[in-house]
Amino acid sequence: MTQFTDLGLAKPLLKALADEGYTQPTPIQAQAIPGVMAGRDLLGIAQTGTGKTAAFALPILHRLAEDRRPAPRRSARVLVLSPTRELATQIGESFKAYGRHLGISVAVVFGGVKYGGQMRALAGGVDVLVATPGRLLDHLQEKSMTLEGVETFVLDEADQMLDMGFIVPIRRIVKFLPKRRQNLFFSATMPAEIEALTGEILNPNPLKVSVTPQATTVERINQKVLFVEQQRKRALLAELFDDASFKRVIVFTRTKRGADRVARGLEQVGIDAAAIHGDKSQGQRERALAAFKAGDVRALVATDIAARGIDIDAVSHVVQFELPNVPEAYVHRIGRTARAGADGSAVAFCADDERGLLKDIEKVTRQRIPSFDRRNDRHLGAATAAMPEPTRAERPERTQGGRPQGGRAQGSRGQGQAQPHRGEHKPKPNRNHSAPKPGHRHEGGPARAAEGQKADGYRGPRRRRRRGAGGGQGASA
DNA sequence: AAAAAAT
Repeated sequence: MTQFTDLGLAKPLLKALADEGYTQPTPIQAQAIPGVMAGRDLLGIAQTGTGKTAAFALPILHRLAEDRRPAPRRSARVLVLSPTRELATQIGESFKAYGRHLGISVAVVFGGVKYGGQMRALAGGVDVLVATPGRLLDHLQEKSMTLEGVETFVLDEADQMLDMGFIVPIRRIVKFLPKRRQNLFFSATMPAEIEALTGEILNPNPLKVSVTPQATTVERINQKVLFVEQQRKRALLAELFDDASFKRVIVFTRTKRGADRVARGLEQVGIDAAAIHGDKSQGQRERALAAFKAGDVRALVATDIAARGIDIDAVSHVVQFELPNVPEAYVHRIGRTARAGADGSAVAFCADDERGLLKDIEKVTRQRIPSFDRRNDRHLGAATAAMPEPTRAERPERTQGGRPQGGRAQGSRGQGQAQPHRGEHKPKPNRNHSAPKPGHRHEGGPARAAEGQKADGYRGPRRRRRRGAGGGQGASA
């Protein structure tokens, strides 16, 4: 087996690796390090969890160590672009850890924080700059930073950048880079747009490295699916936490509001939890992550902001409170556990209307996930059973077929109750009951009011309606 | 359809 000591890395790097207890490179590291050290471009098809960050950080640091020169003012010798602030922070920390005996300088630049500190950090130049695209472009356009003198450019998680609409900003950033440079390009998948981008960014004939972590990481994760009614998910989640092995748990929700709600729900039953999502301030995001890492809270409730890349030690369980709309996200989410050789478990909740998503996930991952039916558990959500019959005024409008959606006993949603469930699942059309029908006269009256009074205590829409316009990606829809 | 990222 290849050892780090066989790769010809500079002594101070080997020392830092030994400090951390690393002796053997992962496959992507063994394949990528020699070529990148020699100055070649790299196209890496790899997800996080493969040791990707070290695969580029180590050879880059080696090159910096071999060729000492002052970093250009207001600029950097190495630029790394990352899709999220958390991942950028983490990459910066890796460079600092591996480069600790080299005396190299690292700066991280992203939005949500003041400009002054970032400008001061860059004033005299840094060796390594890690940035998210938006704020970096801002600095470039304001000329408070330049990219002249960048020797190596790293684009991490390119496919996630695409999903987040960063392709245009990236093209703009690349225009600020010197023509002659080394490029390292990483993506978990290769959709056509990303393929095209590789052609624009990379020099001809790059070293290609492809590693699929599924076989190695995902295999060690103990996965299961629990079928449960949507309105009893919170009770089931609380029950899971009765098990002391649920020490350090990431709970994924589909929406930002959902993350807040689930975190509050856990707090209500005495389980310390913190929520993290893109609507939280940068300070809140950092505090939540720090509290979770320190073990001050057992649960980190997160949107897919934390699905990729985030590397937290000893996450015992990943719970998917809702299944993701994009099947690939399932794999990213569960990959937050069982890291660095540890064990880990992944539990996914699946409500009746999520069966289709589960099918997609099983197709994409080419696996059958063991499932358990936790619907109609008597001890769960007792309050729900005690729900009063809806009063006359709250009764839903009679629908065409004359069936006023039966099965009132369990919760008021009426989703999928129409058919008695048998052992196996038949795909059912599951039409959208609440869609307003043309020709209905009443202005969102009784039926809607009833919708607002949910078993979980959710009272009506508390979302402030924001005016759509503004910035963002609205135009495309 | 939602989330992330620049304000």
